Amino acid sequence: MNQNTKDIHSIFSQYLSEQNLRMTTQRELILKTFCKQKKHVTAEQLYEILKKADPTIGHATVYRTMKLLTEAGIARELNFGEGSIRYEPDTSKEHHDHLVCVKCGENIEFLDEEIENLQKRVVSKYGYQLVDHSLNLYGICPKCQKS
Amino acid sequence: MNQNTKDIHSIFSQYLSEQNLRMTTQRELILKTFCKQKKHVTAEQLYEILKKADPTIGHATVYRTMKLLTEAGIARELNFGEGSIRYEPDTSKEHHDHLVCVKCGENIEFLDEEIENLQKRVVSKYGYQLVDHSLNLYGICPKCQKS
DNA sequence: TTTGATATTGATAATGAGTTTCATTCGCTG
DNA sequence: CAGCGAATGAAACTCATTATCAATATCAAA
Repeated sequence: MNQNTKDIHSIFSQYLSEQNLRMTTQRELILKTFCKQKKHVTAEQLYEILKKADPTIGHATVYRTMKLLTEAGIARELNFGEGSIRYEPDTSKEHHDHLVCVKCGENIEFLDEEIENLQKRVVSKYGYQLVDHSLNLYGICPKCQKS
Repeated sequence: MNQNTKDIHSIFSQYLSEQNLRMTTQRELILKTFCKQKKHVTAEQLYEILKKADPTIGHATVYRTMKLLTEAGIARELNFGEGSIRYEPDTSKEHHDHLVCVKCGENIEFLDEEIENLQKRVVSKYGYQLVDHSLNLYGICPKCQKS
């Protein structure tokens, strides 16, 4: 458990106590395991991984906890139109968008300030108050183009 | 049935015969009813509307037909992360993105050439070949801001 | 440290969107 | 109008996610 994980742990603890919720061994394990993942995982995938560490862990607990992590600002929900939600760590202060390969699923995160600003311009043009946005670009990665 | 609808009907007919599929009364009814809708509908919503005109129509037929209309380039799938797919007519030659009110669901279509171009720049920067993209902005509309 | 109020858990049932299966019916071509 | 394959509707089935609920775990207070 590195420094980063420790910080996140205390962020989660604090969030929970603010909401009069409790830190449990399951929530600790889920948080730790989620943070270790290199790729964006679905709740189901995470459940499969977690079962190896704790075969008694429940399906519903994973889903519930991912929801909590999202509320606590630790995880972020991604919807690539696959039918299930993926989660990424929300540790990066910087927001970013995604460029996804439709063949292999490879996934690049990018940030384009100009696009961000233009989005704000569109929103304010219509008198809206921006809450969130999602920009996903779907393409074929260089590797897949060859094959 | 206006001129526009008539055109679309023949586009669909042609698509079907190209695929060795058949035009049926159900498909005609679904197409006609879909084109009449002012808002983006889900397959389920369209099914409810269709039942009034033809109470015998089947659930699966609506889903199947919307898939066909999408393949034929007549409908376009929209995913606002609600858990179900909405469909919009793909008659507008111009592509556009969506600005959705998270309170009331009001939905504005917009097109920003600059954003489109910047997207292409991002994609080519990573050597990808652009297939599709989705940009949804979520906000609170002026009306909902007041209440 | 024990207690007690209540949050949490895991098993399981339920939901909701969408798909598959299959026997029956329909549309078209000969 | 016969026949073959496509299309339909009913119902069963996925798959992701959520709700229910009895049993259990947490934590603050005594």
